[in-house]
Order: sequence, then structure tokens, then C-alpha cells
Amino acid sequence: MPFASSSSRPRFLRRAPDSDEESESSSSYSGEDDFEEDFPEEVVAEEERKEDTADEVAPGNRKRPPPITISLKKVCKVCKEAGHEAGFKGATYIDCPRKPCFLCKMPGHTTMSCPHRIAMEHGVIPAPVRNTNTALDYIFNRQLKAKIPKIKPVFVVPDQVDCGLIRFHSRRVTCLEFHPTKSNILLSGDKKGQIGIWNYNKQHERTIYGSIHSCIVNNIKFLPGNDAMLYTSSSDGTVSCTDVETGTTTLLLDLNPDGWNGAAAWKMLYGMDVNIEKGVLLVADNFGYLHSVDVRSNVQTGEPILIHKKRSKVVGLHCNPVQPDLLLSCGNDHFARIWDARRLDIESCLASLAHRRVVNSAYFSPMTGNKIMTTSQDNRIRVWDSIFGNLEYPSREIVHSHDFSRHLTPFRAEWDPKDTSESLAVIGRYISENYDGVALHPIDFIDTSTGKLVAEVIDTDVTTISPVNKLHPQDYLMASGSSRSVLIWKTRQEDWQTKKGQERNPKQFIFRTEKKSNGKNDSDSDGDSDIGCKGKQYKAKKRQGHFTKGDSKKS
DNA sequence: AAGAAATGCTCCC
DNA sequence: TGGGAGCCCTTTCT
Repeated sequence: MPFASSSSRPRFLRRAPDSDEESESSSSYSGEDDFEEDFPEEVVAEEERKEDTADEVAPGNRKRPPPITISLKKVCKVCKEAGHEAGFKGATYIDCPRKPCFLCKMPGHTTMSCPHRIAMEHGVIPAPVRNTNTALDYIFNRQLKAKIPKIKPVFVVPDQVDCGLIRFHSRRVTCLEFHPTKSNILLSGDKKGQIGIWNYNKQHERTIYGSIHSCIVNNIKFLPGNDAMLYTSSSDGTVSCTDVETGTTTLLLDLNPDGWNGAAAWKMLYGMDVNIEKGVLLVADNFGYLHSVDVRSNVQTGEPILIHKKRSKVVGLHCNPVQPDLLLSCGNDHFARIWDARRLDIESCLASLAHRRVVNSAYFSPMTGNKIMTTSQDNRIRVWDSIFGNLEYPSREIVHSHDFSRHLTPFRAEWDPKDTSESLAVIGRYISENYDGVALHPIDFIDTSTGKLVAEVIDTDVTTISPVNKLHPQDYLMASGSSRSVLIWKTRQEDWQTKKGQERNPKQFIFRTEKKSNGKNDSDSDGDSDIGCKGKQYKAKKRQGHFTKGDSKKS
């Protein structure tokens, strides 16, 4: 830095007793001389500036670049106060002690010492038990309880990467869907509006449709009985129907027919689901309204209906798998709501499930449709065990790190569609864990009936966060979207729980696509297939053959 | 290799 | 009731 030549050598240049390489790099600077001559006095240490500013600023209003301040004091980058530091130390993140716990959001402790982090049951908050003795309880006990399996099956967790397309998309992945009939086909949507189609058993059978949407694809859905067409909703305000084979697209709904009239007027479509009985596609927008499209005539039916707070985003819609007229919605007004689709108006809401923050997703359980699971930005997964019971409070709240970050696709806990006990859920984790010196973000499998963490799935090739995860409806595999990449995970073996330490099978392939900016093809050049940037230590460990997945993690 | 950008929700007035 | 500042574990590119 130019201060090196200024007449009075500032005292901060002296190497502090515990300082490291920072002052070295300062003095080695050989910057521009002009700058140095013109503004030598601008560069001052923080403490000195406080004393001198009055004299310096007063004479004239000479146009000057903003003063550069340099301090070697330890300053927390989170709360900006001195005396402590927060951030990564190696692969371990040190919390700012002045902020509430990053996991459970309660003050008085940090993430490391959070009781929910070390709890056996992964931080379940039991809800009060209420015996309401209503007619609904009677119906539940009489008609439904017997159908719920008593013995819990062994959970099967897809725990190792089988194959993947690194940087398949040009922006982060926002949604995933398996093809309903053609085995091995994965559909993926991204933030840019592109839709990827990939046969994950064949590395090179993949396509990107780039002109269906102009921004975030929020949903990809197939209609029962029609495996040729995919339906997509997007933040460009449209619903489209696309032929999987040809890519030809029909526009079904456009909420911005007059184009751009400013951000305040732009409508976006988030939640989407199909009411099979009625043959309608339901979509919800960022103004609190529900729209429906008849899928036989491909025209909009009825008027939009306000189902959440006006001008708030409705991010999720789900039709009950057993009773399609039962609709579940959720959104930015901190509520999840149950509706009778035959009578939709804001007064006829069957139940409003309150949350402390934005609700990212709300799903009925996949088989009986009798449970509800929601993911909220207050770092809690909530489960209601029976939609016929008392819905005032959830049956359980499971503390889990899936915070909001504007740079990430919102996390959504999803049911395992193959689990007959309707208790296994999958969700990506936001905060990292130090796995043998490498910070990784696992994909968590949670038994929602107990809150127990069944498995935390990692792969050393995946250093980025995986917010989008989809379990296959029939096969024991999972697709995940992590940054711009898509991956397929399979189970190591049937009884994976008992043979944890066994050797991994080699991956089929991880195909790394070209960097798009300069056209330089760096694939296969170095053999590294990291998809994140925290790779330094990881690469070093990998070269030494140091890293095995069975290793215990540090904590 | 440090820095900037992208950009959604909350809080506060 | 709304506009604007501010923001804790990102990821990518320069």
C-alpha cells in the first residue's frame, strides 16, 4: 500500500505480536506512484483517523477518493466489533458470540453448543398432547388408524453419488422431477428459465430447452396418464406445456400479457399442482392469488381467488393424494392453509397453520394424505400427524438448519414416497459440518415421527449446498440439485445401515461441462471434479487419499 | 487472490 | 402501509 512512503510512518505498520502475513503483503505492494504522491495522508490507521479527521476534512472540498482504512485489529466480520472473530477457521465455522444461535435462533449459546445440535433426537420440540374427543377423532380412530402400519420399515437411504452432471445448468437448479414412466429420465429447471432433460444412465443423453421460460422455473409436473408433456410454472408469470421429445411448447397462462410495467406490477407463478379429479392445473402467484387452468381445453377457468395475504407470495400448492379436492397452500404470509377446492374463498379456509417465518413448502403425506409436513425459514420442520386432529399446534417441531439465503433455492423437506410409514423425510442442510477437515453440507434424512437424524449424506465431490432433493417414486435413488449441477445418488447396498464402513463402489461418471465464460474447456484436464470453491483443503486431502466417507466427523 | 455481483426477506421508520 | 437499508456458513467470475 502507498502509505509506506508517507512521511510519518504510521504505527500500525509495526508488526503486531500476534499478527501474521497481513503486514507482509502490505509492504510488498508496488502500486501506482501518482496515487501515492497525491494522497499520502489519506491512508491512516483507524485509531489515528479519529484524532485527525477534523483537521483533514475542513480545508476546501477537494474531490478525493474515499479514504482507505486499514486495521490489524481483530474485528468480527459479523457484528463489526473488536475482540473476537467469526467465520471459517479451516473447515469449522466460528459463530459470533453476540448473535443468537444460527441453528435454533435462540440467544444465550452458539451453534456449536446448541442443545438441538447435540440432542439425540435432533432437537424435537414436543407439542402439547391434546385429546379433543371430537367427531373427527372418532372418524380417525374408526377409519384411518387401522391402515397405519404398526411396524416401521427399515429406511433405505441413497447415500452415495452414482453419477452427475457438473455445471449442467447455467444458473442454479431450482426444481427437479422424475419422468413418470420412462425410467432413468430426470427433468430439472433452473433460475434462468432453462429446463434440462437427462437420461442418467447414459452420460451423453441430455438436452437443455432454453426458450420455454425467461426466468426461474419453479415447478415441473406431469399429469397422470400423459407422460409426453411436461407442465412448468415460472417467475416469468407463465405456465407452459412442453413436449418432452420435441420441445415444442404451448403457453397455457400468461399473467403479464402487457409485458414489463415495473417490478411492482410483475406477476410470478410459484406453487403448482394438479387436481386429478377435476382435470385442472392449479397455480399460485406472488400477489396471493390462485389460478386454475383446464388441462383438456388448455384455457384458464374461473377468476383468480385470493388465498393468502394480499400481495404476498404463495410458494407452495399440494393436492391431497387421497382426496384431491383437499388443497394445501403455503406462502410468505407465514401460513400454511388447508382448503376445500370445491369452495374456495378466503372465508372458507378449513385450517390455517401458523408459522413464525415464511413457509417454504407444505406437503400432505404421500400415501394416506393424513399428515402434513412444512418447512419454514425459522429453521424448523413441522409435522401434523393427522389432518383430522387438532391442527392448532403441530405434533412436532424439528429444529434443522435450512435458513433463508437469497442466493440459494429455498429448502423444502419432502416425504420419501416409498416409505409406507410416512415418516422419512429428506432435506438439504445449510450450515456445514467439519468432515475430516473439509466443510461439507450434508443432505439429511430425518425420521419425522421421532425427529431422529437417520442419515446425513455427503460426497467429497459435492462441496456446494444441495437445497433441491427428490426421491424417486419407485426406485431407491435420489436426485439432487446443487448449485448448477445435478446428481444421482444410489444406495450402497440394501442393508446400508449395518455395513456402513464398507468400501464404496466407484462412481459411474461425473461429467463436467465446459465453463461458459471464455469457452475454455477445462473438463478432464486436472481430474478434479469439485463443484465448489472451498476445495483447497479438500483437494489436498484427496490427493493424499486421506478422505473416506466412513470417517467420523470432527465436532 | 481479494472483491464484486446477484437479489429475497425482515425490520424499522 | 410501504420504501429502503441491511443482512452469518453462497457461488461464480474477474
